[in-house]
Amino acid sequence: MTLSTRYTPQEVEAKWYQHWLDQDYFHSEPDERDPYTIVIPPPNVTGVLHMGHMLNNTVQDILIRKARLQGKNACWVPGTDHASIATEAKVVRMLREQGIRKADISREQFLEHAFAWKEEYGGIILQQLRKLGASCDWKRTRFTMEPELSRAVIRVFVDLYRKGKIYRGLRMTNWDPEAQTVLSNEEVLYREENAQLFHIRYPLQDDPEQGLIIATQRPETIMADTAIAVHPEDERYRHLIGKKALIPLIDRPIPIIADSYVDLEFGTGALKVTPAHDQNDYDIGQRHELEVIDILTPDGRLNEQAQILVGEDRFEARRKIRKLLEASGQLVKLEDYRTKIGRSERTDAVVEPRLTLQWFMDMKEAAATALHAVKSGEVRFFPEHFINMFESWLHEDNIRDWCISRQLWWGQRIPAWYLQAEPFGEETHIFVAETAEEALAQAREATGNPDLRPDELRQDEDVADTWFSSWLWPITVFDGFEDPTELRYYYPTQVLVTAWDIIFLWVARMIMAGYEWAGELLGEEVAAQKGVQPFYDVYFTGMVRDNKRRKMSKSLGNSPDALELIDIYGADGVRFGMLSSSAAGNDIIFDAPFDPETDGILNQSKLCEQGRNFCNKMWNALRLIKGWTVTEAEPDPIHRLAVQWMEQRVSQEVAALHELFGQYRLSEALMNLYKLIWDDFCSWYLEMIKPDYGQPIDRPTLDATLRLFEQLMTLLHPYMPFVTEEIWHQLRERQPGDDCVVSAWPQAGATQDRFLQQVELAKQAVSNIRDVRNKYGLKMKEPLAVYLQPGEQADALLQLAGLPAMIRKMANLTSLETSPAEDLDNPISFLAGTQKFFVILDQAIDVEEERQKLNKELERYRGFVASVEKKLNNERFVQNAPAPVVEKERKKLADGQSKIKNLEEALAQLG
RNA sequence: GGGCGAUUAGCUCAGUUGGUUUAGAGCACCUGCCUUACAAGCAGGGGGUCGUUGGUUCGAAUCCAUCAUCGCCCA
Repeated sequence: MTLSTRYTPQEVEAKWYQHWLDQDYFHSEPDERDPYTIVIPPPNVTGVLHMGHMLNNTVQDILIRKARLQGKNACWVPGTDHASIATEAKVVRMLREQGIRKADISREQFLEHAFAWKEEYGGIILQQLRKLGASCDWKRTRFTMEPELSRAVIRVFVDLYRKGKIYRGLRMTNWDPEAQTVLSNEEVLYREENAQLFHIRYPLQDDPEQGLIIATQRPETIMADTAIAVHPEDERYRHLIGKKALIPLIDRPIPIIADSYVDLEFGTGALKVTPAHDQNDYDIGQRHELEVIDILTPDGRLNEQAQILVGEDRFEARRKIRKLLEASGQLVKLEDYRTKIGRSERTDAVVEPRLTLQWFMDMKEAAATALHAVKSGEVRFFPEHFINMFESWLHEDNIRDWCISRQLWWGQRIPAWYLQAEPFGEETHIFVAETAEEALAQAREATGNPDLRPDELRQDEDVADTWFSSWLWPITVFDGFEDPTELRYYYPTQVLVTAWDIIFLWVARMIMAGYEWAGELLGEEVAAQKGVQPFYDVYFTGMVRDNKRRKMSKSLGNSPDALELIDIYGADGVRFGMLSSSAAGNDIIFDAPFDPETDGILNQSKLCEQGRNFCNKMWNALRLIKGWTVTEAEPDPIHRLAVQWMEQRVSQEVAALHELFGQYRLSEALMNLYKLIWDDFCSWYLEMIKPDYGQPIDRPTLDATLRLFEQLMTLLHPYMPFVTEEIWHQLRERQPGDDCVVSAWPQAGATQDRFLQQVELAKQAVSNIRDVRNKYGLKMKEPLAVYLQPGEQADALLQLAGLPAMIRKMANLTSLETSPAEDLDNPISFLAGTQKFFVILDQAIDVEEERQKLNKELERYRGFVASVEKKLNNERFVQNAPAPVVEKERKKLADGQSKIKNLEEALAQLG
């Protein structure tokens, strides 16, 4: 059979992915093996695959595939979250295009549309993950709005309410007047924008000739002012404290108060206090028991409280009030300035700080628990330094209660009921229950009215924050609240792989949920044995950035098309590219270039190309081996040596990989494998055993080679699953079920350090001889004679079976013997380790160049020896440094001195 | 303004808890090769004193401090 000289991923990848699915390799059921569980960070159901997903999911796939190869019961649970705001916005837009307004349909009708949308368009990203090779257990795919997961949300809400950990309260929240919902802090984007500072004069009530000037960016809110604050030590205003000023235009008197919050430097040093429309002002208002006057409607217009400009939009009102203030002579100055304005991530509307009735979770206790989990090591962070950020977030001085309600329909409706008789915002009774029936029973009891009808209750209109679903993810994907059987097997999950920007939004909250509920769900015995933390380790991936260090995002258009990259380089190539430069936690500067003409990002990557080339390299190694014919002859000594060496190299790397994976140094582990396969296996091992053209190879060596190749494919499989599976099958005829994806991870065998060193030295000698050839323009085809300086080391090398023959073969030598330099005619010398070699050339050598080369090296070693001597002559070093370190320095000195001696001799010989 | 992180070869990054021959990869670059596995390749080579300035130490890219630049988080 013939194989193409190029590896073609496009043909191979789809085939093997389907094969793995057909064999059901990714599906896990509890059994007697150790579990290795990962739950996917659920992408938005509206999401499409981007670079961040590729990195994140490749890392998870590497970990899960390796665990599978090591015989663990590997289970990677995929799924999506319902992303209430993003999805609702999409559905609203879709309906609008169909001529349907959300306001015109019922909640139930809207949800029908939303679910229909989700069925048709949602979860594309899960299909795309298959292209990447993700070995998720697709039969376990979950969605945060499924009935089971929704029931869990309701259940924990009720549970927390009963425990007194959630409450309803009036708070300053980020209000999106366009979407008419509260936003979390994370959903507000702050950017510098141009604004104007209005300097407005407030006359004193007693003496209108006097007054004070405040500076504000929001003149339309002056009607909501309830005080003017100045710094208690501000000499300019001290005499006014306690007096009253009149709000311009409406002439309502407000007190002048002292508060050290006021910044003496900013504006005029006098601050208008508007508790209803600013967080800091609200805080000041609380301290001074000020009235709260809200002058805005939910959609951002002025209401009756404003007294003037009622019904006007807030920005229109700003324009109009400017005219009014100018007319009344109270606008003193208008100055341009830059300030940070918060806008809604979804609608881009300017966010309005607004007091609203929301549901909150008290975070004090939960935060302390989560912090302890991480500081005690029950949850380990990789890299460790993220503990610092985690701590600063969760510290009791910084932690804020979690606003868990959202004014949306797409999500789990808050299970709280109120009496119809009590108007919105003035409820005195709240009934929190898992069902309407229970709520009714509570209401009947509370009101003492057994005839209370269901329609006399109304349920809270809001839904729970999406994170209030996803914080339960490690439990709910196993239906832990319904039947903890599977939870007891799979929980705690092994490792969470996520980007660090949701360390608080998600990671911290999952830990809180784990400690809140896992204990009782698992039962005492299991909990004590395995722990209640949702995961033992957290691996933080970096952000994927463009070459200008900007985070890659859809809105910036600076992200290459993930699927396009897979088409061009193959999934294996892209996986290699993503991983080869991504240490945990460090951001990745992805190397895709920008088109200088259009400024658009190109779907190109040198790193992915390297991955593709690597596939091709292995493919051609396969072609070489498959082209060999077999003889039953005894193996050549070179072959025995080569096999022994390669086996030990693999053993070394298996041990190294174990260490590296233990510390999640995935990128480094990949580079080790790359070098093991490309350099050691292809460039050295295969060249050592390669028969002359047309000649056969002995069976033991071929068998060993196939075995080694197989082991290498297993080791690389987690990183590059497709090409390794393909080669696995090309290497031998396979029985059904004999697939690389489920092969056995190699065990590290014994290694002999001295033997490995000797081969290393021989390889160095070969490289040096090749260098000499290069310098003197000698073709590889012209054989050379090479001699070793006599000595114990030389004898040992020459006596090692197969080693001299290997050097002769790899460097194309006529002979390799010992000889003193004096007996040789015109030798060129070099050092490999501390062993001196001589190359005999037929042509005259360039004495001057040789001398320069030797002198340069001599200089280097003299400097080296001097620095080591300095160390050893320092008594304090010899006394203080640990013995092995001192010993090592002595060895370095001896080696250096012997090298100097060799070099001096060689120089003397040149004459 | 407070905090976190980064700063190592032209580029992208390692450097395992201060002591593997005065720093390693990969890419790019230079030289020579279409040597019947592979030009998506082969053989070889040059290149950095580890952002700045101080300090701790027998010894620092590695610890501390300062400054600078960049990125992010919070206010």
